[in-house]
Amino acid sequence: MRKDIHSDGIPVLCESCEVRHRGLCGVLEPDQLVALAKTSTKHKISEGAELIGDAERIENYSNVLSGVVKLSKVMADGRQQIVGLQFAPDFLGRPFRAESDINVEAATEVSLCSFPRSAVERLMKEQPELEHRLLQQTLKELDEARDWMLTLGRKTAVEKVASFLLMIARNSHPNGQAGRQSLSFDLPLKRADIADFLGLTIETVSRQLTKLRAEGVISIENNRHVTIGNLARLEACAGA
Amino acid sequence: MRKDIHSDGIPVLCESCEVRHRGLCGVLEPDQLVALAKTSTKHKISEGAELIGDAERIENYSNVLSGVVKLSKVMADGRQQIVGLQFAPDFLGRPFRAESDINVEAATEVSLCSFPRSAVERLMKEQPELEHRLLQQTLKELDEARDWMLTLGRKTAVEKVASFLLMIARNSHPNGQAGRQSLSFDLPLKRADIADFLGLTIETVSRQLTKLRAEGVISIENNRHVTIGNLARLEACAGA
DNA sequence: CGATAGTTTGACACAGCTCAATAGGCGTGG
DNA sequence: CCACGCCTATTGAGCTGTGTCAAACTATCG
Repeated sequence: MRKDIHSDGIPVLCESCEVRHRGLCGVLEPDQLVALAKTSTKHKISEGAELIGDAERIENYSNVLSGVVKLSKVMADGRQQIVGLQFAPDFLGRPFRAESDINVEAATEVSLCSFPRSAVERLMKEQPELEHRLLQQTLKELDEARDWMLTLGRKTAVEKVASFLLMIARNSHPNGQAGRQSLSFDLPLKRADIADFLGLTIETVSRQLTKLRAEGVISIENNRHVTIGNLARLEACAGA
Repeated sequence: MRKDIHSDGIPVLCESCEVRHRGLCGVLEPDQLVALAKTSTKHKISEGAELIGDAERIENYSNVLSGVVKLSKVMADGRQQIVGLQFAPDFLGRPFRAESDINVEAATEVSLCSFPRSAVERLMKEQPELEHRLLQQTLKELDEARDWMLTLGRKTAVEKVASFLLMIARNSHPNGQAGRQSLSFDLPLKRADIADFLGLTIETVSRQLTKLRAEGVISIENNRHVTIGNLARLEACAGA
């Protein structure tokens, strides 16, 4: 029924796309994909670059192809809280609202595929399945946000750090936790970002990491590369 | 174009419904409304009653007609965090998922209009506008959750309490803040719930309330009835 | 009027913050 | 290749805001 999607009519731009099947585009018919591809562009964004500032107009929607994007809120006096992390193949952009009330920034080098607002909104009308997929992603983000509220409001510093490591680990190894062995991955965030994500200070994050390391639950090389020796123990530390 | 909605074909049950125009039902055609009303029931739930437990099956979707519903998460050792409050005319229930991972409980006496899952999901297929409305509500909840993440992660105890009061005030007086005068309303939550919402203890909530009272920013009668003397000052306390 | 649940207040402890100093990683330029 | 500077991370010492525990107070209701 859908095997035609693999044959003719797929735009060149999309043919090699890493996220085409998992992302929003996956629900589009070949001709719709062609229409969208005409107006879409891929680009690389370097670490630290701001994609959308607070209260700026959103002109584009994007798919994250690789890298990590952080969504954050800032108070007048500079206190900052990261309220979401987007990985491939997440969708970026707040539908049905001209202004964003959050800051969007590349946490690592990021590559994106962007479309103008109007093109996406037009497609949404003619293809309800697109809106359905969008609803699914939004519900997923809502679930994540609520999980994180529990972490922010009720967990201790160690539990927060352990929860963060687990979240990153799960994202780095999407294939179920079949691998009982030691997991390892690179942290996509620097300490300051981790602190802003967990509602802690840099120093506290650092102390909890060394504590976990001292207890042999994890090991760290080069400040960024983490190996989880015993997954179950880390989960226990996270208060799961 | 839509004035027929006020005339014939509206089910008796819905005719007097307080939230029909604002809630999800607002997008339904008369005949769809009739179909839905056949399977829907209104009920009152008393304060403290649990609507859906963690990991229970969701058999029904509901509209909140009045009262306040709290959504919460609980850790194994009993620590609890409220992750959302639902007021009329919010929709209750997690679409596209058989299990809920949060607890749903009446914070006050609540009246609901409930429909079986299947009826709503059937309607969703034939009326894309319904799914659109659902997406809007989900996006709103996501925005609220993220606002709250900033509060949980980065605000001090006074700021948290002040932010909470403002949120309740805005919900009690949906008509814009035209009223510069002193606002007053009843707190729908007891101190323990406020604490669970703010990631604080009961004692700290109480202390911050008396502090705000001592500073003349608010006044409280009967533990539940709050009057905001100076809205701008309360907003300043909230770190807005 | 007593019983119960909810709230406030107080005294003290401790987790996490602040400030400050040290150490490591890495690119640039001599 | 080393020296230097910059950025990031770690470690330490002391402080403070919030939690803990306990007691007193208040509202509500039978």
